[in-house]
Amino acid sequence: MSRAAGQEPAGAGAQGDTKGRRMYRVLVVDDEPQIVKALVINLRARAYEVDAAHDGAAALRVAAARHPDVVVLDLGLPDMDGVEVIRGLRGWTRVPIIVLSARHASDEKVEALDAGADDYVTKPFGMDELLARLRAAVRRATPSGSDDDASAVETETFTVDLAARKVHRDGADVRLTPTEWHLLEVLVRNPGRLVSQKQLLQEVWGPAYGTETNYLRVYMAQLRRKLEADPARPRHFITEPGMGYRFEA
Amino acid sequence: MSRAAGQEPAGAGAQGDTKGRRMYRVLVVDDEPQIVKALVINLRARAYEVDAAHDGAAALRVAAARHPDVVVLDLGLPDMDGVEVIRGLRGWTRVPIIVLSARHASDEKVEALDAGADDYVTKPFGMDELLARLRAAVRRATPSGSDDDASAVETETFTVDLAARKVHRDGADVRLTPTEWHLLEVLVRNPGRLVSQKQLLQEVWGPAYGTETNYLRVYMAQLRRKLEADPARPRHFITEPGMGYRFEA
DNA sequence: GGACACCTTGACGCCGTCTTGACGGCGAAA
DNA sequence: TTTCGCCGTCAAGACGGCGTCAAGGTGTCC
Repeated sequence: MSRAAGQEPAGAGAQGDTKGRRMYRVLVVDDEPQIVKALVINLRARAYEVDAAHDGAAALRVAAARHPDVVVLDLGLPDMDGVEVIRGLRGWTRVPIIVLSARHASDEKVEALDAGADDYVTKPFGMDELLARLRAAVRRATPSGSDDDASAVETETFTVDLAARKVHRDGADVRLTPTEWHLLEVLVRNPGRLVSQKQLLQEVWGPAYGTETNYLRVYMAQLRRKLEADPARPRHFITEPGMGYRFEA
Repeated sequence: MSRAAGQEPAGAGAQGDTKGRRMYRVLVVDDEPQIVKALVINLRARAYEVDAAHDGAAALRVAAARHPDVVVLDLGLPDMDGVEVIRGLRGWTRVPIIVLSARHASDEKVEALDAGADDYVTKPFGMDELLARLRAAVRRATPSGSDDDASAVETETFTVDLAARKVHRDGADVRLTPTEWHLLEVLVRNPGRLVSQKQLLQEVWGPAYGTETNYLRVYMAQLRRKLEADPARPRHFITEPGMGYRFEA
């Protein structure tokens, strides 16, 4: 289990031009190499970051580690039913899922869509159409404008810029590790709301986690040490014993 | 207490109450009467509210007046280009738009999707598939749970925010323990209704419990002490001797 | 190859929460 | 009126969660 969710290239947003629009990350799941190759080439050419998985287990693993913005999923996988992959993803994320399938049968489509898929494209498909559907999926998943409006969260002691992935405090930038960032992001995106321990664990560490509350204790302590004026008496990262944590502006 | 088998209605609504969600409203836009008719019949049969428009101008007018939850839009309209209808809608709303079209051409699909459509279905279409795509569109357009609107329950002395898991009283937040929260939640989700002791015990403490009414006495006292203006003379957490408890707003 | 940053894991003390029992008040039935 | 059942109240003890610290392991960059 020594999987490091932390290998995320924080550089994607750490520096530079992220103000306009960050790169979107696509997870392509298909067992046919030529399809994967074609998709990867086309997506990379359009400035998407692309991860690939060739079976369902890998798909779930990669999704947990990389948190893609959209998933393109072939239903015919060697190790498990594609619908099961959909359910596995939907257990912890609302990431848009576009299903690819050679099956034209109506009930197949209905099953996949009702399991949580967002769109269903039958093979053979036109690349232009798939890309358009992908754009549509990404577009509607992006809250309102780009992140730019909701991106700045301020408190008395620090400010969080979600778009630029920066935390400012006392006139200087605060350095956060990838895991600390992820945790902070989930909390800050739910201001005032209680976020359950399970939800935090699954969002940050992946769907396989849900009971390792010691992780939360360690990382909440780190966040408080770096961001709270008095870490022993937190004003912004509130513990709700037995339930979860809450960010208060 | 076994005589209190009358908890049936409360049992049915315990969790599912807020789920007994409102009807979704669909706007069907098509100039072919038989298509409209087929859609209306099928949608009404599935408990959707349906409005219909037979041209683009009417579509925009009805959408503005009725605020549908999803739009099914035929691209071939007599008075204006369907893509213009999409743009007209997207100028002020993000309502999901499912395009119907007889055109299979890829660039048509791309144009419609990039104009803001959420999905594109070619005629002839299977009704089951269309309904599944419609469910998918409505599902992802619904923020998280429909809790967010029904989540605020107010009384004279305090307010309960179920989504944020917060209780407000006299301008300050009230701290509740997990058990207190759970109990409060079950009661508040059944406003005005009697909730049997057995049901409360099983919801909060688990299905193995059903007779430990002393737990209820202790925790109801805690809740009243924290939330009632006069804990000795409760106005919102009413005891029904021998049967259960009732929350009154 | 070595230094470094980061994630994981375990131990420990403290404090809040849950459980449990006892007691008294109140109302209904005998 | 007496008795019984049910409810509200209180307090004490057990229990588990939380914060904290530090060591071990792994990957990465120079």
